[in-house]
Amino acid sequence: MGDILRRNTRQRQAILEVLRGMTSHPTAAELYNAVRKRLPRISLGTVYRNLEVLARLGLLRKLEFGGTETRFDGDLQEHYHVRCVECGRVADLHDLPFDPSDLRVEGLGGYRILGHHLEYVGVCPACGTRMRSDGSSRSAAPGDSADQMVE
Amino acid sequence: MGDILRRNTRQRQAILEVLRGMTSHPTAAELYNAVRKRLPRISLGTVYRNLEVLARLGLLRKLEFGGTETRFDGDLQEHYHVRCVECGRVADLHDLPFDPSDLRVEGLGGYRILGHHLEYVGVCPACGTRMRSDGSSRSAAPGDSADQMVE
DNA sequence: CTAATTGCAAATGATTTGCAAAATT
DNA sequence: AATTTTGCAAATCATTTGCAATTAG
Repeated sequence: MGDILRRNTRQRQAILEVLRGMTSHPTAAELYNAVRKRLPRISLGTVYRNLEVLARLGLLRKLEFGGTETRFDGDLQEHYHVRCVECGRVADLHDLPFDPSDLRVEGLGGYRILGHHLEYVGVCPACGTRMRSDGSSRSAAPGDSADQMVE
Repeated sequence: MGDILRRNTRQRQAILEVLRGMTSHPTAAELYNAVRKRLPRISLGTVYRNLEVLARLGLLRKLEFGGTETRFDGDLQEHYHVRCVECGRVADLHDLPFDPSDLRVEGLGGYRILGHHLEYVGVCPACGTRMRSDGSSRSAAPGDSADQMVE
């Protein structure tokens, strides 16, 4: 909390680049293994720390839905996901019928749709009143290149 | 997996009843503390095991969204939620504007809406092909009373 | 030079599990 | 009587954190 400037480390760059090169919405561990091919001495802790920072900077997205592990997405465009209850894999849904109860999604990618989750995120009245003193906001410049890493 | 019959234990009944009496979408630990007032010797493990069973039977709903802890909901009616990013509390949204990008939800309960998560859940083509041999389906008779506990 | 960041290892925190005893059908 | 379920404790798993050494700016 209360973060100020960020530095452009090799590991941070690598993590973001590798994530962007993947379409699989990897978990932290999966990403760790992928990045390790480029930076063999990177630690899992560093991956976690950077994923957190990069998410705060808005340079990637955390997918904290079903399943136990958090998954990460380097695609910043607004889009939704389908998660397979069997294998846990997550796929993209770019063309979404906006009525979530409309299961026409059937067709999309051949998934057998079982249901959906829709959750709004916000600040409740009680918390909204309390002074906001931490950095719990989102948003960031998609004009990235991971250069101006300022929060 | 491969579950057959379920028994009606005092702890299972208590857990479901207590959950139904709460509107706060408790975590397993919170529910544990609440149930403990009625059954002081119940264990946290038992609470977890029963929450799992009851969810499988469709007698309650698991809310596995943001945040680290899974929350539980005894309300089986289709409805959505708002989660406060500050305190983690989850509130109900019964009257939902169906276009999730429509932030008119503003008003609802005085939340300051920051965004939303929408995820479809289903079975991917690959998994759909493989023979289905486990009990990974949902659905159940809302005509409950937790009597006919058969899977 | 200074503060942010890393690697490593140990610490957490939520959830799961093995097992013998207790309870349900 | 046969099985499921429980309580307890130990085990897992993902994620976090303390700290001294390293590195970016």
